[in-house]
Amino acid sequence: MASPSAADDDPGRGPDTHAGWLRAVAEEVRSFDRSSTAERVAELLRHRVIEGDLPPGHRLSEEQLVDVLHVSRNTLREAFRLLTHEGLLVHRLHRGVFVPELDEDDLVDLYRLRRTIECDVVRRLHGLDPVRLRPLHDDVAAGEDAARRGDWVAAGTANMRFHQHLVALAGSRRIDETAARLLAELRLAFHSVGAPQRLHEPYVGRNRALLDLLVAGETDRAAKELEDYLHDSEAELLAAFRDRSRRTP
Amino acid sequence: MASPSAADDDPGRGPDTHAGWLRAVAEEVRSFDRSSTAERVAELLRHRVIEGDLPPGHRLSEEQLVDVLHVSRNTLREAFRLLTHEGLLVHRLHRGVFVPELDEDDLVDLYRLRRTIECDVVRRLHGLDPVRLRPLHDDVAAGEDAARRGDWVAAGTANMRFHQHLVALAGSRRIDETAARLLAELRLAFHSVGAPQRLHEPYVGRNRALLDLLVAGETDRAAKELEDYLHDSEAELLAAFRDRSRRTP
DNA sequence: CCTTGTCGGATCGTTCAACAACTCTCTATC
DNA sequence: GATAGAGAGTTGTTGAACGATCCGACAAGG
Repeated sequence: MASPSAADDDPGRGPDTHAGWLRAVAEEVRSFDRSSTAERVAELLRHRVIEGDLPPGHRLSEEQLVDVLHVSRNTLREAFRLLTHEGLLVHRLHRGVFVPELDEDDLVDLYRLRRTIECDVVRRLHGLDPVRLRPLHDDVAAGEDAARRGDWVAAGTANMRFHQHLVALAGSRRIDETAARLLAELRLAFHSVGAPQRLHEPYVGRNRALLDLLVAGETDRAAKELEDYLHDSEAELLAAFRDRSRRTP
Repeated sequence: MASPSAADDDPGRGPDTHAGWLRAVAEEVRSFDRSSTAERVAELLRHRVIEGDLPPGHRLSEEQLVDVLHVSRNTLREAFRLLTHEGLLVHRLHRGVFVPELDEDDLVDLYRLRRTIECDVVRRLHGLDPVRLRPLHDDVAAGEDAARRGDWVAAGTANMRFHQHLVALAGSRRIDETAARLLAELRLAFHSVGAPQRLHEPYVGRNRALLDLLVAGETDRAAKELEDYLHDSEAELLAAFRDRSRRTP
């Protein structure tokens, strides 16, 4: 997993004789290094939100979290900013940060962008080295395994990873980041709806079918199938969402 | 002062009879509200960066900006976070924030995402109300006007607005936001290259042509044209970039 | 009874000052 | 000439403080 963050090295001055060797170490150290307190706090909260431990609408109290996490308010607020820009928290001026409550419009919007990105990525695949499908195979297998066990939360996780890896085939850092934000928000939506089996069961098999098309190099058919897939998934999610809204108005 | 002008009725449930009316007001108040100090500072810096007043690679000193802007370091840092997540600044731990220096890989990456979004938006347009093309007409006209005057910076601005409005036809908040980030970063790239005439002149006419196709409802042909358009633009930008790199190594 | 104005507690927005941690540069040393 | 280390300068983080704003409750008025 190379992270080609631009413009890091200074090939200009200095005695960079054994550069190649050091470069690798420096890279590794840096990625280890890259843990400001705020980012570690953000990582922790991100996990909580994505896993659904914090219910939608819940307010994250600064005072409370400062006590629990043993960081200063300023640092905590920086973590909040990070997550806010990932769409995992919403910030209301003078009121604090909350776990977002997505509405139907948000779901439609999320799927709109999702279709745009995922379908386009698949459509543009050609001359793909089959080795790069390896992570997708693993994810599909993980999903099937989870389904056999009846662990639909794990199936959902595998599904998310499948789609993240699918998008990664484009080899674009910015597409990956956009998709990551998107899928994280979507995960929020799944949690607010519940009913993981209903939402995930149909797509264990469809992921397999999609992957088969990719293996066969049938990118156009794969894109078409993915389009239908995502429409169906959206419809299912909206229906489940409405069911839930009816129960708890 | 509340005189409910007839128009809006919500023939549904509950006591929310003039819901639509209130909704609009709430929206307006909220957007008015949205003025924390950090965001105002961010807006100021954003303008500076986008307009190219700060050269790529320049470090924004906290101490210095605190003095100039008369805000606290914490507030300034929050503004930095905002811009960092828009891609307009990069943050290196313990070293500060810098105006990004995009390299060729970044340009390729930006255009990759750009093609994905813009072409897909156009491809999915159908049954479009011609009224919604109004902003695009204005932008094309502004571009043509700037070109006549030889003001290629203004032409570039008009071009950016054209593409932002183009993407807005999808009617998706998240697509708009993604495109905004994208175009802001691209703008950075244009500045680091210079040569605005070379980069913008050809697309004044092509924007007009593209718009004509949209007016005619020929979305497929428009998408195809846009695809070529963006490929050409990318190639031109890369070539200009290499020319410049050769001059200043 | 419902609306409107007022008050106090709680929380957020922002500032400030201080110290710790880190990077960069320059110098002394081998 | 390369290396190690000291010092200066900058960022990272903390904790406390004060004003601004939100929220719920309660009283005054129609």
